[in-house]
Amino acid sequence: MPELAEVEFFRNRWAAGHGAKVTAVRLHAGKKTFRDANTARLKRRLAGATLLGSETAAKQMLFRFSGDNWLGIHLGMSGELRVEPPGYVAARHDHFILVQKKRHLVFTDPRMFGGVRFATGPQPPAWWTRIAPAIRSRAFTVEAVAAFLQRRGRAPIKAVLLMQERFPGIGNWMADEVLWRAALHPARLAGSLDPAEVRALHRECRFVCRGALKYNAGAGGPLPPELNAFMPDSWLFNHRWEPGGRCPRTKKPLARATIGGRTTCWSPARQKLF
DNA sequence: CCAATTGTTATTTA
DNA sequence: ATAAATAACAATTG
Repeated sequence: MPELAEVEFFRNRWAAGHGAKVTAVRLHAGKKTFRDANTARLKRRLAGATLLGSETAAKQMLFRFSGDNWLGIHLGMSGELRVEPPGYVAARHDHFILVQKKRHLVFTDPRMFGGVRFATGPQPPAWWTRIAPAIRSRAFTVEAVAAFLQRRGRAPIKAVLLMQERFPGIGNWMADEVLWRAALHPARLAGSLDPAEVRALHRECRFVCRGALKYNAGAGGPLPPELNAFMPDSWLFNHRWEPGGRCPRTKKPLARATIGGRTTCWSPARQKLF
């Protein structure tokens, strides 16, 4: 599920445990979830540590603990964070639990494309600090976008928008939303955009990130209802999964096809190839 | 049995 | 050698 806003939504759930000590860590080492973590060390160092705070960047989360301990979580395709009451017993697909006196912090992930990382030290680890500058930051400039599109000039713009090294946090639905707003056909080659189109793309990236966070947008499906209840019908988001869905602006039917290796939804009346 | 799924990475192809 | 396209990962649902 998780793109930018959903990651922030799930991080905020675990914020219930800020300021509280971890009394035990429950996990099954050897699961794919821990392919990038030293679980023995993680358990030893986090048991007894206090969860001090957390933040998100792109699709990743960082949890800071006392004693210079850092926990990273990526939700992959199907990951979620939950808070459960004391005494909770792990269910199927619950891979990682931080036990606190008043609550259990649970990471669940059926497909296990997500994962856990662990690091120690006075500063956040490199896998965190080298995440690309946020789309809403000042470092995300038109010039940087233009240069990146040139470098990836032979790839469809839809595929390029999914590249985290320049568009951190953008996922499948957000990429489609950006292209729809910028009136760009998803199969256009990245290098073919003129300067006005690049400016539109840059502007809509920022707009969609801001809106996604404001509305707490999720990808639909069996998700917490509070996640996507407030998306306005003026967004493509509310129409892209409906059979027979129509473009909110042209009222014409939407199209769907695999572009850049992913299911893509666009409005042919609004987004033209030539 | 078929196809689909919000992400990323390894492998293959051009 | 570089970059783009594809396969793979795992589990579930329709």
